[in-house]
Formats: sequence, C-alpha cells, structure tokens
Amino acid sequence: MKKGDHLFLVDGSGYIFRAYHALPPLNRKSDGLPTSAVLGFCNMVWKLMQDARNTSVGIAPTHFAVIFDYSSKTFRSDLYPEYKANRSAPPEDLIPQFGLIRQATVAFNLPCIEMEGFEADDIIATYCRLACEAGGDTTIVSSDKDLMQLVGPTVRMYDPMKDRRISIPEVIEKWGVPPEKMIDLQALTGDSIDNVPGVPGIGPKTAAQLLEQFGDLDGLLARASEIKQDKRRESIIANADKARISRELVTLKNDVPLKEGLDDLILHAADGPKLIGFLKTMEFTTLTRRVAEATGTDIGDVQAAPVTIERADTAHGPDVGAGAPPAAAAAGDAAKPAQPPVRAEDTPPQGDTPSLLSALRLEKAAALKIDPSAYTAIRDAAALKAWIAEVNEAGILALEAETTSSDPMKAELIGLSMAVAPGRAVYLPLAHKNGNGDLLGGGLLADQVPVREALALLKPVLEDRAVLKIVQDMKYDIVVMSRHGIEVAPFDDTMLISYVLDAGTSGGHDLASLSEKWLGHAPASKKELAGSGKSAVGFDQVDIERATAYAGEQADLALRLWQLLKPRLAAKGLVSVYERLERPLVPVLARMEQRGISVDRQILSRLSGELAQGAARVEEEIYGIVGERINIGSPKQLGDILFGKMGLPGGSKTRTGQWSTSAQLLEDLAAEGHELPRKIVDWRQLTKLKSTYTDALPGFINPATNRVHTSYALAATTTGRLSSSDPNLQNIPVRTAEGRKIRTAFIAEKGHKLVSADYSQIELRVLAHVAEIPQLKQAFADGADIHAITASEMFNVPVAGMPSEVRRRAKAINFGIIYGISAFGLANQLSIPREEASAYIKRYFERFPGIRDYIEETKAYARENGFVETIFGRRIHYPEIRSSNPSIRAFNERASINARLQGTAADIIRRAMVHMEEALEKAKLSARMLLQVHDELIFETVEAEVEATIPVVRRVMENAPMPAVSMSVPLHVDARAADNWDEAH
DNA sequence: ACAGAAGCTTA
DNA sequence: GTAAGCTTCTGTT
Repeated sequence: MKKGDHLFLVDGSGYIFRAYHALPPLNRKSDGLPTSAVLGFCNMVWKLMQDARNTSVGIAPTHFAVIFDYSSKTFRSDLYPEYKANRSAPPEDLIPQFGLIRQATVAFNLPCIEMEGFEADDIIATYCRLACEAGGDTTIVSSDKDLMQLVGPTVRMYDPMKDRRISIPEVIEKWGVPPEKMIDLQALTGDSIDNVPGVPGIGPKTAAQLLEQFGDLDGLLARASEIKQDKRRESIIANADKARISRELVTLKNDVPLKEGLDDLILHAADGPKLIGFLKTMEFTTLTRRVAEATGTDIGDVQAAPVTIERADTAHGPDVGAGAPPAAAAAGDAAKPAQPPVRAEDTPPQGDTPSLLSALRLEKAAALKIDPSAYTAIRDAAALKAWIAEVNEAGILALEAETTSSDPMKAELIGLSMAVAPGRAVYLPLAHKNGNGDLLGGGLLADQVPVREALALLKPVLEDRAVLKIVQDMKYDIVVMSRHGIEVAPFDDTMLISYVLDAGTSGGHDLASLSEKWLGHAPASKKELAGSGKSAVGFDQVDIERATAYAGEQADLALRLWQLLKPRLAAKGLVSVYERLERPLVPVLARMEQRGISVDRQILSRLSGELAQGAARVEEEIYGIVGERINIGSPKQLGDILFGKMGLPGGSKTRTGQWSTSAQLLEDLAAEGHELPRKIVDWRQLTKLKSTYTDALPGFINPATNRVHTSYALAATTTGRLSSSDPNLQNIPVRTAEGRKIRTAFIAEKGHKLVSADYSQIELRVLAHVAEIPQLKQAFADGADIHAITASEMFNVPVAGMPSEVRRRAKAINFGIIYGISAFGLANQLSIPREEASAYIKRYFERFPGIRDYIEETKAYARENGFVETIFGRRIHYPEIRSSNPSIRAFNERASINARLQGTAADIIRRAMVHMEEALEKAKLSARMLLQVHDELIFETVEAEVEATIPVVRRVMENAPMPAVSMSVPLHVDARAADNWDEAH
C-alpha cells in the first residue's frame, strides 16, 4: 500500500444487525429463506464498489475487506466476565443470513476476515494503523460509536444506510469531544448493551463537559474532588475502578496478529459469473441484472451457485450463544413447504355488515382512480386567478396548508393544496427553498407566486360565505391561516365528520386512515417525502414536483371523503351533533390555542432547583439503605433490590414477569414499617414533578408570544372529551401540596386575573338525571353532600357526625358506578376483600334500584346496537361488546356505561364553550377563554371586570344543556378569580 | 432511532 | 372499575 491508496473496511457484523432491523423483511420466493439482510449487504457492497465517488465517501477504494466477529468470546470476557453477557440470541430468521453474508463476501471476490478471540472492531483498528503507517487513507463502513475512536486525519467512517460521512467534525458534533477522547467518554458513560459499566449518572453530555474541564479520564479521576456537584463527585470517586476497567474494555486493540496483510486486501475486479451465480441463487433479480450489465455478463450463461445454509447450532455468527435455540426453519430444507410471501399485500377495507360492504363496493366503483401525477402546480398569478374562477364555479374547495411544523403556532406556510372535484387538484407552492437560503430569505425557488400576492388573491374565496371549504383537521389550518390574517369560513371538517360517525370503531380519524378505510387507497406518506426523526427536512426543502403529487393528493382525498361521509351524517341522524357540538367548537379552540397562557419561568426554575435538591437528598438516603448506587428510576433494578437482595415480602409480578414496584404496592410495604419503599415513592414524586412539569414546561413557551400554547385534539377520545398535548395542560398536578406549587406558575397578565370555573359533580348529576334516581335528584336539588347522602342511605347512619371513613366508602362506590363498577375494582380501590365489595354493591343496588336498571339497560342497548348515546345524541361505538371473551366483553360493558356519563358531561361543557364567547361579548366583557380541563374552564380577564364576568360564565355553564335538553338535576358551577391557577382553582 | 412497558399526572 | 398524555427505562438498532 502506498500514499493515495484507499482502504475500505466494512464492519460486516454491525451491518448485518442494522440491515436486518432497518429493511423490510424479504424472503426467497422459492422456499421462504429469509434474505433481507443479505440483499441489503449485497446492495451496499455493490454500490460502494461501483460508485464510491458518487456517495458521501467521494473516493474509490483500492483495498477492500469485510470484517466479521468470530464469536462472542473474546479477551474482553476474561477482563470483565459480564462483558456482553446479557446479549440474547439473534432473531431466528437472521441466523441463516450470517453464513450467507460471508458467502456473499466471497462471491464479491472480497477478503472475508475474522479472528478468534478478537472482535471485528479490533481487526478494523489494526488495519487502520497499518494503512496509516503505509501512508494510505481509510474509510470504515459503519456508524458504530465504538469505532469513532479510530477517526483521524486519514481515517473516516461512512454510514451506508444514511449516506453520511463521519469524520472529525461529525464526531465532535455528535459527542462533544474529538475522536481521541472517545475512549475516555465511553469509559465514563458505559454501554448498557455491551454491559460496559461506566460511571452511573454520567451520560454523554456530562462526560463531554468533564473531559473538557479536566482534559482526560486520568486527569478527571486524579482531581475528582474538585467537582462541585455532590452527587456527581461522589459517583465518580466511588466508581473510579469501574471507569478504568470500562476504558480497557472500550479501547480497541490495534495489534491483532493478522493472517492477511494489506496487500491481500487489494481490490480485484468483480468476477461477473461468480457473483451472478450467487445472486441468482438468492433470487435478487434486480441486482443480478445490474451486475450483469456492469460486468458484461449474460445472465442466461450462469447457473445458480449452491450455497450452504447454516443452522443456529452450527453457525458461528456473533452472539449466537451456546444456549441459542436451533433455527426452526433451516431455510434450504427441501421438505419444508414454501412460506407465504412476506411483503404483505394491502388488506382491503373491512366492512362489518353486508350492507356496508356493498355500499363500499358501489362507492369504490363510482370513485375515480387516484392519480397523483395528474395534479398540477400553480406557478404564476394568472394561473392562480384562473383557478380561483374554477373554485367560484364549483362553490366548494378542499384545502390543506403545507407547512414546516406540526405546531400551528410555529408553522411557516410553504404552500397550499386545493381541490374542487375528485381528481381535480392543484398545488400552489409559495415558499419552497433550494437549501442555500440565507437570513434574508434567499434561496427561494423560482416560479412561485409571492406569498402576499397569492394570499391577497385567495382571501376573498377563503372567506366567501358562498364557498364551502373542506378540510381535514380544520383547527390546524385556522390557526395557520389566521396568523396570515385570513379567517377561513365556512367549512366542513372530514376528521370531525368521521369522528361523529364512527367514534369507537377501530382506526383513527386521520386522513391516511380514512383514505384506506373508505377509498381503499394508501396515500403517500410525508415520511417518504421529508424523512423522519432527526433526518427530517422541512416541507420547504421538498422539491415542488414531488410536493405537488403529495399535497394534491391530500386535498383530493379530503374532497372525496367529504363527498362520501357527509351524506351519512343525515342518514344516521347525527347532523346536529356535528353542527352543534363539533364544528362550532373548532374556531373556539383555535382561538384558545392561539391565546395561550402565561407561565412564570422563574417560579418553575426555582421549583426545579428545590425538587432537584429534594430528590438528591432522598437519593442518598436510598443508596445508604440499599448499599449500592442503583438506578432508582429503573423498575427492573428496583424490583431486584427490593424483593431479591433485600427480601421484602409480597411483591406481585407484572404481565412481563417483572416484579411490580407500583406506588400502591410500595405504600402497602411502607405501612408495614419498611422505610425504603416510602423513600422510593417520595423520590418518584419529586422526579416526576421535575421532569414532566418544571423542567419541560419552559420549553413550551413560544418565543414570539411568550406564552404556552397547548394543542387540543377534538377527535382523540372515544367519549367526546377533548385531549390536550404539547404540553398536556389537562394533567397539571393538584392533589398534593408539592404538586400544586406548579400551578402557581400559571399566571394572569399584569392587570388581569385568571378565573377558574368548574362543574361540581357533573358526572354524578348526569347519572341522577339519566337513571332518574329520586334520592340523588333530591340531594342535588337541596345542594346536599352527595357522598354523605349516599352513605346515609346505604348504612343507615345520619349525615350529621358521619365518620369520614363511611363517607369515603360511599364516595368510592359513587365513582365506581361512573366507571362501570366491578367488585374487583371497588375492592382494590378500598383495599377490602372482594366479598365485602360485592356486598356493598348489592346493598347499593337495593337502595338505588334505578341505577341497576340503568346499568342493565345500557349493557343491553350496547349489545343490541353496538353503540351507546349521550343525551345529546353523540354515538360511541363498542364493536367488541359481543365478544365471546368474557373479560373483553366485561370491559366493553363498563366502558359503555361510563361513556354515556362521561360523554354527556363532555357534551355539556362543549355546549358551554360554544355559547361562551357570544355571551361574554353581549355582556361587553373582555374575558377570554384560555383552557379547558374536562369539567373546568379557565379564563383571563382584566381585573376590573372579574366581578361581572363570574356570573356570566356561571350562567352559561349551568344552562349549557338548554335548550336542547332540560335536565331534571341542576348543574352547579364554582368559580373564583386569582393571580394564578392554584389560587383560582 | 424507535417501540413497548411501567409508572404517574389529571378529570 | 372510565377517559387521556408524558417521561424514563429497556431492548432491539
């Protein structure tokens, strides 16, 4: 090897696992032999040999080798017996592929290198050193962090699956340290997969910071006492030995006694017939053809070459432990019948009745073929004007905003897709960029109508009362468009129509699910267009042609679904649910989300500090009792310590066979006098509050508005409730004093107050109304203590002077009814024997026979119809209510009992929200709704109007069922104002 | 990277 | 016993 030569080292073992998991399963057609990893490997090697210049590598190889692990037993196991000890056997269908990939390597005319007692990584390290000494360059084909220590001026890595080059800057970017410090970093962080211990509590971020500060691991260990953070310092001092042994484990050996020298790795031209013979045997038709073309071989001249297929018990692939089960299907076995093809065909839409099926067929016959290539892009103002004329003619317009973010408060508008009839869709690109953009908005692609001009042209149509806009998930588009000064109306929302028709049936209400369900068509996914996870790009980076096909289809599908679904609302008597409870709530919620709520950063930061201190203190106490520094956050480790090492009693197992460490169980142990469980419960509370709330919330403060904007989902629950996410503001702590402090951070603007108004016992009131229970109705009419009345009825004790325990039990039963009571659940809740719980329920039904009737009637109705209804007519489906499995059936029965109550309560507050804005406006009040938490509404209002606002809010909420339904039980709303949410609640 | 389990928060 | 969403850990990369 000489200067200018280039050595490629492929980490064969690493690639096998990655390819196996990343690629869809693939089986040889003739006999089902699994081959996805083999094909991935062959494609990758072929590509590297053909066009390394065209990939991120940029250089063609002169030397090439594929390196494999020989077995899991290496010198490291002697150093540290636990090393890689918890590796399990590879998946069954991967086992035969280890051998095949070695044979593929040989077929490619490439050296296939492995060495007993050493890992592939050590061999790679040794070749790296040799190549470097000879003056050559090296590319390691792998993305394994264990190899990053080898990166240097002449050595880089290449990730073939992401086409990404990893050299010194990329290592620094990813890990915060240069390659030569990777060993020390790994020694500190450890590796749970390989069982490298590291130092507990030190992750990559901390490790990088420490190495920056102290130079290297030895420096750090020598001067560990200087570390300021108590816990960190002690952990490092206590675990110095672990760090040193970890360093030995992760340091790659670069003096492996190799059989093949660098000259043995010189790359030879592919032997066409030999390679094609192998590929033919594997039945890789596309690759076979490509290789044949490139090598000038006639495929017909080549016979498929025999291959050897190893069974698990003979293969010496890495990590195939001695205890690995033999592969069930040694795939070449001729006696085995061919397995079914693995790439499953699209399943046809499911209908549950013959009439639905036939209706489906009719519609599908009527539906035009969906052809994304037929959509066009609007590239100038003249075309846009022509399109607008077409829209006015049609009177309907399906619409979707294409943006850069799923958060509508941050999303930049990139384009609009529009459709006026099935198959007649266009895409209007507005802000697609070429990737070379600068801060001044350069990089904008040519031939796009300027945003301002386009929106000015579109605004009249989008706001035209005579043009119905059809949108899938309108709330998102309302927020985005209103940020551009356009109030889109009127509209229909296909997601909400589906939700009203089909809440509770399987499948979501998103466009892709609806398209598959009703049109039998899987739309192009955004993932395919823009990638996913870290490598995702903004929609502005998608080229306009591909964006047109994708976006046009979205609008086309929304339009077709609307045509299909809208008539069904009337057919099923659900128009008023849609028009009164769903559609009008959309703009209301859009405004609430846009307003957001003010959150005090300083309060949260102070709380975070307090919680951190508290948690650290409890943590030390726990370590003191346990005697080692376990990860308290790991239920697995915790279970082992509590019930194994410390031998605490009881302990049930979860369904995965782990010890249960639930709060309930730990509380019980604490009650028996054990001190450790109490501390664990405390620790969990502190860390939960910190991670979920005080640490996370500041990250949701929108820099532009300085407020937190949650997102409400209208179609996420089965019962009609809303849900809140990003952040979820419907589960902010309230039960404990510690938790409630978080609510003090939710504050009113200066000169304003927060008003909180919540329904009292709304679900029990609904129960009293629908089940017509005289005693409960009377109690609510009298404004009495409902749980005390229940207890008094059941146990014949007077309300005055009632022991709190008696009332508590009655309260649990009342809640139990709402949840579709079971003796098992009640017994759990009250920590009493199941027989006793049964007796309570029996007694309850004797005193309130109307409730038993209500329950039985609900079950019978659900069984008969497959759904239940709220008093406003909302339908909630329970397709499994007739299941032959008793536990599934019972679950559906309980859920349906609950759904009538929870759903009715949800409908009531929806109606209140729909009526609220108009009532406030009429009363000339400036109060604004900010949040909804199922039975509570939170407003912000100027201080001077607080007193006038509360009665209006209360009136709207208490009268919300009217005039649709007149309830026989009064609703009661408590409301108060304060500077923060804690005091207002 | 991502999925699932466990655990915890709310009404 | 009902209805949700988020974080951490774990186990496959």
